Amino acid sequence: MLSTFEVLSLPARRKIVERLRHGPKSVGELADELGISQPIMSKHLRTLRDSGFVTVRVDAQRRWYELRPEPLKEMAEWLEPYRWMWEDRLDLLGERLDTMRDEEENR
Amino acid sequence: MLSTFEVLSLPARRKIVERLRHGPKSVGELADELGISQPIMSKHLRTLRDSGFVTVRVDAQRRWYELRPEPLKEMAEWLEPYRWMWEDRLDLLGERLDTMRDEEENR
DNA sequence: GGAGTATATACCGTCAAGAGTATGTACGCG
DNA sequence: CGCGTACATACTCTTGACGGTATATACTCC
Repeated sequence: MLSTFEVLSLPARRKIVERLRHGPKSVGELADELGISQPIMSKHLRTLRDSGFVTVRVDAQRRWYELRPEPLKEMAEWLEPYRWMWEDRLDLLGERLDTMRDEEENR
Repeated sequence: MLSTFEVLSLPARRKIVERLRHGPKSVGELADELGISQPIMSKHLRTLRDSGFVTVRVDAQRRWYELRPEPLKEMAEWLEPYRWMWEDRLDLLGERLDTMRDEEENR
C-alpha cells in the first residue's frame, strides 16, 4: 500500500481529491469529469481507499466515494513546522515567538 | 524533473528535508546522520535542488545545502482548502465563514 | 431470466525511479 | 606535486507503479 505522500504524488489522484472537495461522487462521474477510463478510475479510487483518503458508500450498482480528512491533516501537520519560513513574522497575534527566535538563530 | 509532491513521496527525501529544518548541512553530515551512502545522498540532494527544495553554497570541497520555502509553501497552499475538514468550526476569530457554509451545503 | 448499467479486478507490457558500485572532479595541505 | 577529503556523476540492474484491455460481479428493470 502506498504511503500518504506517495498517493498524492500522482497528478491524476490529486485531481480526484480536488473533485471530491465538495461532496461525494460516483466512479462514473469522476471518470467522465476527468477524462479517465472507468477501470483506471476504479484503480485510483482503490488506492485512495486503501490509504485512507476516501470511504465508499454502496448504493445499488453505484458507489459513492467521499473524502476523509485524516491523511490530508497528516500532511498538513508534517508541513506545519516549516510554516515560519514563508509566513509574515509580524503576525497579529504574536504567536510562534519561539519559532521566530529559531529562525534568527538559523539564518 | 520530479514535481513537488513526487519529491516528498520518498521517505528518505522527507527525512533530508527534516534534517535541514534547523539550518544548512553538508552532504557528508546528512549521509552520516541518515545512514545513506554518499553517492545516493548526492543524488537525492540533486533531485531536491532541481525541484527547488534546496539551494547549495559552495565552500572549498564542501557543499552546504539549505532549505527553500517555496515548494513547501506550495504544498501547504494546496492543502489549505481542505483544512475545514478537520479544524474546529467554531474558531475564535470567526474567519472562514464561507468555508463553513460550504461545509453545511455539502454534508 | 435476460438485457443493460455500474463498478471491480485480473492480466499484461512498459518505463522510469531508485539502489549499488565505480569512477571522475575539485580543493586543501604537507 | 602527490595524497587525502568531499562531492558529483556515469553506469547497470531491478522492481513496481501505471495504463490499457478484457473480463467478472452485482444490481435493476422489464
